[in-house]
Amino acid sequence: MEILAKDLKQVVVFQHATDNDLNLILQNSITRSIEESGFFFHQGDDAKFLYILTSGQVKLMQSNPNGQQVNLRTIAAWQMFGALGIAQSDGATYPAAAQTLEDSTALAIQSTFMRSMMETRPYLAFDLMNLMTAYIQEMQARYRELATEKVEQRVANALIRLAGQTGTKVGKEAGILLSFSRQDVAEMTGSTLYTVSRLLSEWERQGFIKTGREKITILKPHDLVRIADRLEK
Amino acid sequence: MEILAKDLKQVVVFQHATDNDLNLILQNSITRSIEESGFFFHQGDDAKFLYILTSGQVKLMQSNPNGQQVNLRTIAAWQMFGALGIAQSDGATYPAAAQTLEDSTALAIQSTFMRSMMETRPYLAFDLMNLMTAYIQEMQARYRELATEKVEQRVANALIRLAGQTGTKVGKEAGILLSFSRQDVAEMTGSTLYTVSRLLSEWERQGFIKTGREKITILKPHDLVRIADRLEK
DNA sequence: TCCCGTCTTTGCGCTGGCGCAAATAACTAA
DNA sequence: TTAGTTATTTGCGCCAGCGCAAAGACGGGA
Repeated sequence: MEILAKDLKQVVVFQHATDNDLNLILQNSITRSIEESGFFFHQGDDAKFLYILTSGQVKLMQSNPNGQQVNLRTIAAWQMFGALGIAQSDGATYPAAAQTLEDSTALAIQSTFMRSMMETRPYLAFDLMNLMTAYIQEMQARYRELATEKVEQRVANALIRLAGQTGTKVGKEAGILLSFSRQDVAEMTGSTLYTVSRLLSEWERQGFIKTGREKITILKPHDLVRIADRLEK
Repeated sequence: MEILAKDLKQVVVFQHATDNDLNLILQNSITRSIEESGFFFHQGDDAKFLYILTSGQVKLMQSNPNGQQVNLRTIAAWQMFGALGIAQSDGATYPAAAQTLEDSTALAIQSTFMRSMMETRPYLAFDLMNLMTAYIQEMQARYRELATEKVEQRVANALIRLAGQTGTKVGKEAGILLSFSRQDVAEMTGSTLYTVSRLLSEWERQGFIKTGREKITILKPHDLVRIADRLEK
């Protein structure tokens, strides 16, 4: 599928870019398709490219030396990822890995090219800074959540966040469908497969979600919000 | 105390700025002194200024609705803080509060002025992006730490990090002195006052730190690293 | 010097959440 | 349809870390 300048307009970082800019970017980029469970890049690779996801879904994750991993973020179509290497002129490496959750395609843009574009186009630099700022704020909020809240609240929050970012409406049942395994949710919330399973089962018993294999359907978002916001005890 | 352009040279974000730039910045800023335990700004305030700490020590912290708080970062002299509002042209608010740990003075620079400087000086924008990138990476690493590591390892890591950022060498004892209460350390590691106290007492018994009221002296950094890196069990 | 507020230590009991193990359940390919 | 693979559920035991309470230790101010 050919990607056009007008498609790139929906990328937040490119919202102020001119058509000319976007065409230049397209000329200096290639598309890469990765099948489900493959990697666009691994943690520690040289950050030679930044990516715009054009289809599919990707998770950014970080592993510790033991191999335990945490999910930092999931990327939906037309979001940028792998951009942290731009500011450095040399030798930056990706601080996280990007693994596909389904067959995915992305536009790969040379980091050095993007950097040179931003040198003469301040609005591009500001838009990228805005993205970084938003990301910092999200990480701070999640850090606080992990430090101060119980697993139950963290899982409820994660589902709410996912519903906003990647959920799809299910027509007849008026629910929001999420495609994540118990393990995925555990990695997002700093918990375990078992605890997440027990929580989801309990919530299904209470009737405000429906669960399936690698599927969670939110039936009553309001009840989740109530759990997420519940004060201690 | 008069602040000169050459003083600002040690600010990482200003490392490529010209003397002329630095003087312009000085002309568009004021100094603010805040006594111990006071605030440069609170979470949610309009982000009208960004700050360069010139003396003292400041912590950035975030509170949840219950009032529990987490320490995101401590700021030492000549570090920039409160800069997240720059990229947005309007209505940004500080996502965290900045409270002094001792009597402190900072240079307050108008966010809008700094933004206009960066529009014509790409190197400034890149240096700020570098700072944001470093901060994102630190937050990601700490998030992973919180999600996957035990309290013991997180506290050891926090002490190591603090030693690098704010520690002062103690001559005769060849130790690194940190000035933080048990509560401070607990808020940095997502733990509690009690657990931190028990850990520090144990480590003192083993002889690789020395503790006092709001003081921790690291005698054998290597032993802390060993604890921080220890694999499970 | 003494007082008072703040910080720290430590005993004690409790429990949220972990993680093994084993049984299902749900998909996939042939 | 069947076999093989992967995801999920749930019983069970366990323990790291929480948090109260009470007793010290420290340090600044008058």
